[in-house]
Amino acid sequence: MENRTSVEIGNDAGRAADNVVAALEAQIVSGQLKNKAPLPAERELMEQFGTSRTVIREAISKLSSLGLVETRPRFRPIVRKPDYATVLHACGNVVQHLLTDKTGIKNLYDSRVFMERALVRDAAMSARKEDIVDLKAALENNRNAIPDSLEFYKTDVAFHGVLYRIPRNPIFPAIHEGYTSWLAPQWDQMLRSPERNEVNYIAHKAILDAILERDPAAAEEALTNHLKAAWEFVRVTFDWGEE
Amino acid sequence: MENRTSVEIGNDAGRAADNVVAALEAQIVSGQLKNKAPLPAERELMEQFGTSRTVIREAISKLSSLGLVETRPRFRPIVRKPDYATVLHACGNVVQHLLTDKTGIKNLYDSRVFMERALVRDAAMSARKEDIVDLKAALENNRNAIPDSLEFYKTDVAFHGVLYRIPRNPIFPAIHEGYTSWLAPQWDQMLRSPERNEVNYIAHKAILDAILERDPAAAEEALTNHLKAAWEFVRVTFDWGEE
DNA sequence: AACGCCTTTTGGTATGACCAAACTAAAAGT
DNA sequence: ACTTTTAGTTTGGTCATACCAAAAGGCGTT
Repeated sequence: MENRTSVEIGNDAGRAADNVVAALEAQIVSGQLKNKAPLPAERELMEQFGTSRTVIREAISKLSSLGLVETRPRFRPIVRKPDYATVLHACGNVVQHLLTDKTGIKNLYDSRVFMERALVRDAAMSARKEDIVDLKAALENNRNAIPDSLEFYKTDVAFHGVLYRIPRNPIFPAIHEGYTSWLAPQWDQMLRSPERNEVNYIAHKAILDAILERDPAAAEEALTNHLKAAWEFVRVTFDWGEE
Repeated sequence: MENRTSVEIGNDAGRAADNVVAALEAQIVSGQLKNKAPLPAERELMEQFGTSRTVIREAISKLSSLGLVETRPRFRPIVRKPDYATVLHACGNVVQHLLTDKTGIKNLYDSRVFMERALVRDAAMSARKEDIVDLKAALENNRNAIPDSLEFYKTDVAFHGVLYRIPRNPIFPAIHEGYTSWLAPQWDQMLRSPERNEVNYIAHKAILDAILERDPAAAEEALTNHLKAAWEFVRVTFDWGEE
């Protein structure tokens, strides 16, 4: 009952799982396997593809690391059509290994500063009316949350998030999610206080004011000051070495 | 009551394998398993960890998707200490699924334009003498390669690569590698010609001139024109719809 | 030292089995 | 009639074993 003739071109010792991966991949993107639906049972797949469960499991593992299915320990894999957040999430597992020392964190933080400098400049030059509305609303939420550090953290992230949405490129919000999930958790919450919140609120306000003035240079400078100050505060608090 | 909210998507379902992964992970980062060295044989690992080969193989598969080892079909996995290129490499497999339609490609291309606009601006403002030397050399290579489209492609990539190195953040060159490996292969080579090469060389020269003039706005504009024109050429050539 | 030959090692795959958790549906209780 | 219990059935996670072909290593010849 074994159809071993399914040898594709170049029967190179390539993994049989790759064929299964490719097939399921096609079924997922074509919608034949619907999003959010569970994958067929392993024993069914092994019959469907004429291979052993070993291969099926390896294929599912690959699909999982590709972000095409979502696996939980004892549950059926769930089909998931990939999006930009998926990519960043997949990166996260690897990124973690690069943040073990201060250098790694600094590099990532610097890249964020670089990114957001460009973002605020872009915002100052080409933010639409809706964007301005969103920014003002985010800033207002920011101000109201000053007494509550946890809430302020959320509004802080949200304010920056608006900046990432202004270019209307879905990649950018995903990057933002990456930064906040990789960079912040280590210290961002613990060293907040109403006083710090006030400082950050003022910084945000300065950024928004510059955007309203349509002044890219001022916006960039305000953003830079904001993030540099935040880094400096973290650096001193944790007694990291000099720059 | 255990909190099983870890909805890791790049994660595999095997919990026993996770222990092995964690252990090997630690051995890799601690240098106990040296970089570029082969992993112990599977049968040895299964004795070392007291588990079945199933679990060991699953762990290796996961390490592979984490970028901590490099696997070739019939060969011993090679230990690879993670770096920024590793992250991008891990992303690549997922990214591929987002580039199936024009929208996905456009989003990625736009993000590249956004990134490089910021890069040339940064270069114009803070390029060092060495950077200028590198840029001039890259441009010269560019010019010499105009008759040879394949060679020109390499020098083209190299020229942009210099821009990514100027901020001296190792994340940026990795991003550049991502862009070139994900974005270009689909069309970049095939629609080159000495005439196009000439055009691109001139565009590069304009960028460098603006950088030499320490004029961020001019540099940004030159870069934007360069990349927008390249996109437009691709768009028309492939008869993609309007913007 | 380079090449070809032979033995061992090792990764890829197939089977079959077992367990515990998840699922399902019938049975019991309200 | 509806919720809760419960018993039976799937199904994922793991183990053990076996076989094959390709890689690795040893060895003698050139």
